[in-house]
Amino acid sequence: MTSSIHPDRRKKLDALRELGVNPYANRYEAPRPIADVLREFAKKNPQAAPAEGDEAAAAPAESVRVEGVRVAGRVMALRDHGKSIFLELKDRTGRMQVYLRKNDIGDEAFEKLGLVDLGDFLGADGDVDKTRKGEITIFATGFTFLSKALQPIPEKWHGLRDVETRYRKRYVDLFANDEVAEAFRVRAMIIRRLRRFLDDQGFTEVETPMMHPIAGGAAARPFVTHHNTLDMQLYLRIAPELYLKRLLVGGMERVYEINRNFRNEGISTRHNPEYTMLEAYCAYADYNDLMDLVERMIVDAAEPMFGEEPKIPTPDGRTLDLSRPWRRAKYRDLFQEATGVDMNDRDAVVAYAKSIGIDVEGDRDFHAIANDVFEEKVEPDLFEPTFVYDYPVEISPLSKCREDDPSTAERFELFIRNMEMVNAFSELNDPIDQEERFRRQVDSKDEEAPAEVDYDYVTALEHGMPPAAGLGLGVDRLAMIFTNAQSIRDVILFPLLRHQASGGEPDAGSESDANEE
RNA sequence: GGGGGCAUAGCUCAGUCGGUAGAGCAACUCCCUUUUAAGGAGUAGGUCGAAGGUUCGAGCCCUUCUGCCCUCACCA
Repeated sequence: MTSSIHPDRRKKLDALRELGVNPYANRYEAPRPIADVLREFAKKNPQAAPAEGDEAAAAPAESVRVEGVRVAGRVMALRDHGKSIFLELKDRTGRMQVYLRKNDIGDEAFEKLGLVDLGDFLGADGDVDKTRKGEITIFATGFTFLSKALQPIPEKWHGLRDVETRYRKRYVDLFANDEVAEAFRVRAMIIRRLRRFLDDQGFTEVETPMMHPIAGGAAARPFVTHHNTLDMQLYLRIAPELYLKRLLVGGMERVYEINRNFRNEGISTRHNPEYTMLEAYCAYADYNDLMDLVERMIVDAAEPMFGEEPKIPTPDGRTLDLSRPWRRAKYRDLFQEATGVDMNDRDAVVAYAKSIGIDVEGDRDFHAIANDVFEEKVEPDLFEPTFVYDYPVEISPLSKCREDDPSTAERFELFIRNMEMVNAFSELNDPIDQEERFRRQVDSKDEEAPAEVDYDYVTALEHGMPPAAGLGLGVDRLAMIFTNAQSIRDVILFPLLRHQASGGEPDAGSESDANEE
């Protein structure tokens, strides 16, 4: 499927040039947002507004015109009536009908109008009024070619459905399917609200390195890259954690960062190799404080769309209730509740795990087995927002233990719609303990463990880090919740797909096998 | 990586029992000065994802490959 320019469109392009029209205008003075224009007209004609579909009541003769309006946008529909044409313009704020009559715009302009295709960008000037059928319309006195489209637009009724094409040609998806653009506006709104909330709490937004000499702060396989001048191997970060905590040492007591993490792992409806994480750290707070903060922050983000007691539809037709307060349950209690087994009764847990088909053979770590059971039996029920807290320390290598119980980490995870949304804990600030844990990680030779100990980070802790709690929130997943998305790809503009050699560009013909492993 | 599914015109989709390719929209020509999934008359458009195989004959059956979707595994 090579991209070929439609010959008819190409001909029209040349025809425009011959008529002295620049098909790709350099500048277009101050078009108004369509939504503004529609709003102004509605304001001036309040009684006409509810007359939907009622031709008699519309009383078009009575309406008050909005005069001298200019709009611009992409032509999404075109109805040719011989000596007059209706077309629909779409801009970022909405769609609006434009009516162009030969009598109004003149013979010469009307001839040029015949060279308009669906998908072109056009500007139009005129007065706004209602048509006989009651549609608010610009009765154009003139129009301007702004940009010629050489590719056809998708089918007007069904839009662009093919999932692969939607992701590969997101630019088409965005203008063809209104709800797509809307989802990304929602995403932007969420991020704006998160920022505002944290700013109001006295947090400072920072930017820390995306390229790390040591891939630390989480357990994940990193992407590897190389800096030529320094001749240095670097990793795209898997988490900003260790840098943000360095800032706590430096006295920045409340910091956050919203930015990309990169993890060289599987792709799924909930995973993209690069994804957006909010990490926030707060000195003199513990994990309980962060539960409060997270709850308020997410409900605050939901407020503009869903109000203060948010009820959000989900893809499977249920309703998610985000009204505060959210359920808080101990890991151990949820385990017991779902399985009838005490998590600390090792034999019983292993027997139970075996009974539900979990691998318990060989030298598998007990806590890994127990966590498999948890994921299998508890997580599928974590639909309503739930803070799961007090995790076993063995599966929480970065958190501080409870003072009264060294086997339990001061850590929680927030689940919403069965997705892990937040991971948070009271941060370890004991440099000696930290160094030991790093050593053990490195010695484990685990593929997801860093290759070397981050001594600079240990040294930072030796300078003294205040007690603090930190959280990581998956921003894409939160956007999924708010936009009722089934896949993370629906909230990421350009999700990672396999590269396709074909397409518009002639390939350089590189059968490249020259990549090093 | 394992399992399941999908791939037909620019777009959205049909395609019967294996008998040689269809519709709507878009496009093109013409008519139409208040339509709105405008309408009317006509025209053109296909290496059925790719490569092999079975068969007298393959969009359809088989094999391999490519891409995407779902799912499992790991992660947030």
